[in-house]
Amino acid sequence: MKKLLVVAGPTASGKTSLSIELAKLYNGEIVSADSMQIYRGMDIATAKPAEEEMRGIKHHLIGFLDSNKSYSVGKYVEDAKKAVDDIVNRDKLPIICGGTGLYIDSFLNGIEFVDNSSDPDLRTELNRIAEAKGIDYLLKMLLEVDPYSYRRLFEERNQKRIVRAIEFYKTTGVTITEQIENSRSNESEYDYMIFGLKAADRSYLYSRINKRVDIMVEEGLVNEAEKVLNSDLSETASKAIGYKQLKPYFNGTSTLEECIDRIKIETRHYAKRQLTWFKRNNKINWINIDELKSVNEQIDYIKSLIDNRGFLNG
RNA sequence: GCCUCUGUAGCUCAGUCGGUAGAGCAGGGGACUGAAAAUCCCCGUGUCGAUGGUUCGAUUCCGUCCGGAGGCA
Repeated sequence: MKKLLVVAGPTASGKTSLSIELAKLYNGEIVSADSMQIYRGMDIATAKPAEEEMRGIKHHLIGFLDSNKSYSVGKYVEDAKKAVDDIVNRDKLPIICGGTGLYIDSFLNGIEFVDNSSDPDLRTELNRIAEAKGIDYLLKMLLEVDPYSYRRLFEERNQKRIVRAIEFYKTTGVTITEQIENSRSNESEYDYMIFGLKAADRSYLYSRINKRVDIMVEEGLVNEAEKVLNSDLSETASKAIGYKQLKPYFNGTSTLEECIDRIKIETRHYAKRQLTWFKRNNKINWINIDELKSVNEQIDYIKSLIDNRGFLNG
């Protein structure tokens, strides 16, 4: 089985520098698992590592796609698999590093995304139906084709998920619930150790986030935002935090400071969602960043875990 | 110094014709299988500025004091 390391955790927890040090220590290369760092030109807001920060470590799946292109988990699993195979073939250690939990889990669990299970036109149509006739109508449609998913989804009334369930059934003839069950039984084709960064005290992480946003502004976030917002953005890319929140400033409807606060708030919300996602993963070896503050301390700790398990022996 | 307004949840503010109070934001918890930095669900007790008085009962009415804003001097 192919061996690899994984570094996960919320935004601003220090994944980037940790993964680079790990790569130096174990002759590794980094495969990013970040749904926004994939885009070219979106550098400051996505906290992409700068060239000099990479210390000569090769990074994969960063800045390789134009921001007018859409992307998805399915593509990520494919791309990550290629990158990992390439690294392994060159006798180096792949290190997956990122904060997009869905990407990481889908890749590690080898979830097979059925070909042609995605139909953007149908999706648009279903969304239109939801706007016109209400979400209850959409739920009724789901009930007819997939009662089990209906039961799972009717209470939270999440339009996106309901649309996806209908879309999945109509394009594949299989219900999304069956797809989930089938893919859960997949064995991972990788032997991996996963490390998660988190702060025992949430406010510590939040202060790091606030500070980092201020640094982004100093580095020219506003200029970058102006450029990005004026370009043709795919729906996927337009979701990035750090640009859309500055629109009121460019329109003159609110101050720069207010917009920056908004970026901080939404980044905090995002970090909380990431933590919720990773918390349920009982394979994660957690590292408290308010206890092990320096990368060196973190590396020492990780090294001891790896050695104790003899993970990289042989 | 006088007059007016104001003091309610971490913040901005509703409200109680007297029966101890509720929204938004922040914050917390959760979900998540081809949009995931997305999308969605759940969670609101706080000396109602302090202190006296009236009252069966005051955050609500009255007095005094303290803090804030404005006006007149």
